[in-house]
Amino acid sequence: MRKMVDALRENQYRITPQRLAILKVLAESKGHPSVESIYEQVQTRFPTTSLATIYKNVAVLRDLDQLLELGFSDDSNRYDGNKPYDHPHVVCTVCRKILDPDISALADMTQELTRETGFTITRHRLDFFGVCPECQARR
Amino acid sequence: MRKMVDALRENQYRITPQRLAILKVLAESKGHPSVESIYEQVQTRFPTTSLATIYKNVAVLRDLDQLLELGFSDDSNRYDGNKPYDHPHVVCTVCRKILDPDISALADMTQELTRETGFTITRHRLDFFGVCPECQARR
DNA sequence: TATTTGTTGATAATCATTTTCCATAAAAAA
DNA sequence: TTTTTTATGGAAAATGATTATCAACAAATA
Ligand SMILES: [Mn+2]
Ligand SMILES: [Mn+2]
Ligand SMILES: [Zn+2]
Ligand SMILES: [Zn+2]
Repeated sequence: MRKMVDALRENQYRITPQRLAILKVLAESKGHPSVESIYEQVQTRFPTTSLATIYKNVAVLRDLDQLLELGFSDDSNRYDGNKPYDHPHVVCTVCRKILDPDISALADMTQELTRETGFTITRHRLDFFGVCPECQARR
Repeated sequence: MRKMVDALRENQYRITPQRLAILKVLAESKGHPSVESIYEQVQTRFPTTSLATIYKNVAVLRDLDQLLELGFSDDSNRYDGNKPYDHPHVVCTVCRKILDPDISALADMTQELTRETGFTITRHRLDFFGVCPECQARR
């Protein structure tokens, strides 16, 4: 949150109430919100907020490396403002919530890949799909 | 290849020259072709082939679990006819070629996830991005 | 061979998300 | 405060890969 504000300041972006509200949603959110979800939450405090404003600000933060963007081919983008760097995710296929699991032995994997394929690996996208405990209980 | 033909037969799909040509491209391709790429290759033997035909057949094979579909939010789908089940991929960000690396310790990861998050994991999508040896050499 | 029914090819339609536009509002600098 | 510059809001437009449509065609079956 503080980091994000600093990044905006350092790059001559103005600090507006809408921006702060968006940052707050991103910082406090645990389920990797979509633009639409951020929009709805910001609207409770700023009813005239525009969707376009959310899109524009999310793009700014993404370009400043303050936000990890998770694109899906069959769904809208999701955002992580707490860990703005590549990391694995667990996606519930029922409620669409997304969590950050702790996974050991990840750096190993990249090394193994480099050794085996000769690729220089710079990024990754690791998604596991399944059903979360809450959705399992609802059966 | 044989497997794919059998699957089509078993499900009362007709064996047409176009289908065989598409299967051949899929079976022989190593870089995970897009629909467009399959289209271009099939066209060298059947110049009147339609893009729609490729789309339709790829959908059929995907529904018969003969084809793994890799959707990208910022690019067209890619297909793997050799390993029609979830597995990791290495993507070259320069030439867009996609390879199948051999990775040990993968089942472990899913187990660790299940234990840690309580999710029942059914699918995964593991993409590593970097530059392939060929593209590195071209610098 | 005749009949049936699935397939092809060409094109138009779709689809929802994301971008763009621009007049108005509001930060920041002077 | 005044000026300058950037951001917002509301709406419209773009995006472009994928899907739907349908007449013409060709496998399969007997
Ligand atoms: Mn995350
Ligand atoms: Mn593969
Ligand atoms: Zn759930
Ligand atoms: Zn390459």
